[in-house]
Amino acid sequence: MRHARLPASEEIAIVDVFHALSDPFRLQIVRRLAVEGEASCQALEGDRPKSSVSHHFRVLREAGLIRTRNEGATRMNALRREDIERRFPGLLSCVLSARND
Amino acid sequence: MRHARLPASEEIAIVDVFHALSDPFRLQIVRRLAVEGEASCQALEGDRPKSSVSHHFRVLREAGLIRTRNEGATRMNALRREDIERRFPGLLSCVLSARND
DNA sequence: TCGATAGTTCGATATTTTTCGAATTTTGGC
DNA sequence: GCCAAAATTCGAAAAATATCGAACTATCGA
Repeated sequence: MRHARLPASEEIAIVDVFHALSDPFRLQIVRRLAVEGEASCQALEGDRPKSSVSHHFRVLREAGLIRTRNEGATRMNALRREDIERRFPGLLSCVLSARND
Repeated sequence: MRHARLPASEEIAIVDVFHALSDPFRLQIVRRLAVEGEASCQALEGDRPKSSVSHHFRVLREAGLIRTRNEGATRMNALRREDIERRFPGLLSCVLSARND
């Protein structure tokens, strides 16, 4: 399985992060990962076709927001909390505490 | 001159804010407004046609990030600092302090 | 090895944004 | 009233994103 590129902490670009977070579905994924720690893709899909879910996870991954590791046949996704915090202090807590959007 | 709608503080949607900030030119406008306080559109345009500049100011305005007031024939734009801070505490300082993107 | 499950990739289409010139609006000054 | 300056609106064309099914890949277990 080819590995998607994932930027190092210092390489994370804020415009990419903002773009990734500007989609409601992706924002929801980020928030659920924040609560659940790790989750598979399918655990977070909502009737969407797999290809669409996969696309959104890829956007999050390439923006530097999540990390994906293989666990058997499934892939577990997690927020890159420390990396994001180091790169953009305060951003994540701000995103997570912003309610009723 | 028709007035562009501008959301009340509580109506500002975080996905709209993120979308507005996901463009390098718009992010630059926000940062310059943070430094300069107020500025006309043309003061911030960089060789771009006026219609393009106007478009980006409109996106920022409709997202709730800036406010525009008439000053004679020119329009002065300013960040809605307090409104943004009330709605999404910490976001603005995070955006403004994020460097070398 | 065969199947089943989980995701990714591909390709085509649809939707959304961006871009830019031209026309228009608004305001102040002459 | 007219002209110039500042910005918005319109319309069309280009570029970027999103969507979805189908084909493909990888891993585990029977």
